[in-house]
Amino acid sequence: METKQATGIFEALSSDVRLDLFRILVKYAPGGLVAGEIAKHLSVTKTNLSFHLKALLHAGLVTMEKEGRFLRYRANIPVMLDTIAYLTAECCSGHPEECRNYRAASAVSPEVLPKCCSSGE
Amino acid sequence: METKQATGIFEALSSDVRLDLFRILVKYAPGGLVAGEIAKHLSVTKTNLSFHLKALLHAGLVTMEKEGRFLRYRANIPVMLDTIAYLTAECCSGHPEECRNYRAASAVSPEVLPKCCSSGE
DNA sequence: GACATATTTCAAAGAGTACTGAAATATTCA
DNA sequence: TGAATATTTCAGTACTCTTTGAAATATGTC
Repeated sequence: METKQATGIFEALSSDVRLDLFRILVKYAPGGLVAGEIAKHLSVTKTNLSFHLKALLHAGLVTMEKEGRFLRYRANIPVMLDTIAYLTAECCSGHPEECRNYRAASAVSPEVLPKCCSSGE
Repeated sequence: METKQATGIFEALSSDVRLDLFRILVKYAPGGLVAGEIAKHLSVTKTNLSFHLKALLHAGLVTMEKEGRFLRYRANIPVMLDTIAYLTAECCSGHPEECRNYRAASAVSPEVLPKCCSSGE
């Protein structure tokens, strides 16, 4: 992954509307939701929803598919995973034991966390 | 983690300068680097570096510690991990097999990716 | 074909972000 | 104390993002 793509993705996730939006689509992966269904989960105008969906689409974080007169949106999970890998690349380079400690200390279940030390673990 | 904190973090990572900066500090975790050492890795003015470090600090992504006349900066790895967990929460809710497929299809080694389905894996 | 529905595009105002050089602050060393 | 070094703060300009209502586009239904 290139820096340009990664910054575009993080910028897309820097709006509360878009972050909520994306997390809903992550939850409803892989089936996705049509725009109207998404609107029911959020309180934004249709104009604004459309604006933010377009931004996520442009960043590559979601995909769109025509479905009759509806438009179905899906979270692009592979892109999400690649971005996480990019962010955590070479974490604690040369200090794998520190990485283990960090993961163990996290408030979140270690199962959902990346093995951020790419070195032989 | 709350939405407000997460959007602040993603916004901090949405600048190419700050993303490069943070990834360098991730690599040099847990020891960190002083500002001058960081400057050697990047080509930005000292003013601009200071500006972006402050933004990362404000977002909670890095910590700062005085060290004589130097200032040492460190990546806040636990916050990074919590943010990843927040982003991937409830991924493919109810479809764990899809999550496995996504991880397997990623261009990146599965070892560095989160187990994004929190459900019993 | 005419109408209802789903969703997007347009235009405009207000708010926030990025970059730079010069000056300020803080610490060390002689 | 005075000079040198490390880093930040300040002020100004240019640029980008967010939000909204009204109008446009596309599809399905009678």
